[in-house]
Amino acid sequence: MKPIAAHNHQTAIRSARRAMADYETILGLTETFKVLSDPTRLKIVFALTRIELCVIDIAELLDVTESAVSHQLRLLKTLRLVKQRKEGKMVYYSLDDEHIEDLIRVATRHISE
Amino acid sequence: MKPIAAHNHQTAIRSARRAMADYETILGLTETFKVLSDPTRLKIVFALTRIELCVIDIAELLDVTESAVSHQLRLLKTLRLVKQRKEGKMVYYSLDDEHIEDLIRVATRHISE
DNA sequence: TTAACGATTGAACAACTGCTCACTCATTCA
DNA sequence: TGAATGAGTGAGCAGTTGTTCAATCGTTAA
Repeated sequence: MKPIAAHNHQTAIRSARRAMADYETILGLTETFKVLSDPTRLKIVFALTRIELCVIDIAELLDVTESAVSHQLRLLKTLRLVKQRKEGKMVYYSLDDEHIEDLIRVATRHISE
Repeated sequence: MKPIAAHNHQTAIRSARRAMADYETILGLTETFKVLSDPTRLKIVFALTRIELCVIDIAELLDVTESAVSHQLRLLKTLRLVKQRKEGKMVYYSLDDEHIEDLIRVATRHISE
């Protein structure tokens, strides 16, 4: 969508205001983007793209402590990006939402233009 | 893509490692997500969706100082999300990349599921 | 029951972020 | 030229974030 020039402040402001989302939507979107804006969390998401993993697997894969992984997984779970499945004392994590992979795809297109 | 269960650590780790992007790509993606993870910046992007605006317009629209807007615009420009067009002493900003609107669309789908 | 192991949690700390404030730069117009 | 206006900048500060560390919880196996 090609932006048009605004030679009148009020016209511009009104037009832009119509395009704005409500504040709650803005906050929801920023939360979604924020959760993907940390290398550790994004790596976790990548790792879970094809296979479900337990905390120790992820920690070994990313070379960070289990504690750090656990903290980040809680965040990812709260934001409903991952879901968990308990099996004995192991907890297996996997992606909860196929939209996330779409997001990564589109963002990849952006950075590789 | 449905994740498969991994009952063997090494198999799981190898499979996940193949899915991982290289670190440079990871960093590029997190930077893109990070720039969209602040309400002020996301509002600016929304405002520029339909019309190009100058700094004062954006500041009035979002009810923040021109300085704050200018700081954020610089970031958005560095990350190539917006571009500028100078006309006299005014500087008009507009979106630089149609992928950004796609990103917002996909993220909106995620939060409204 | 006890020991071991996977996972989780809370506090604390260092690093980062976004805003404000004061100032400067660039351009226009009287 | 000088004043006014739009825009950009750097330092400093308060709030936030991600990690570490130590401790705890839950489950399994000896």
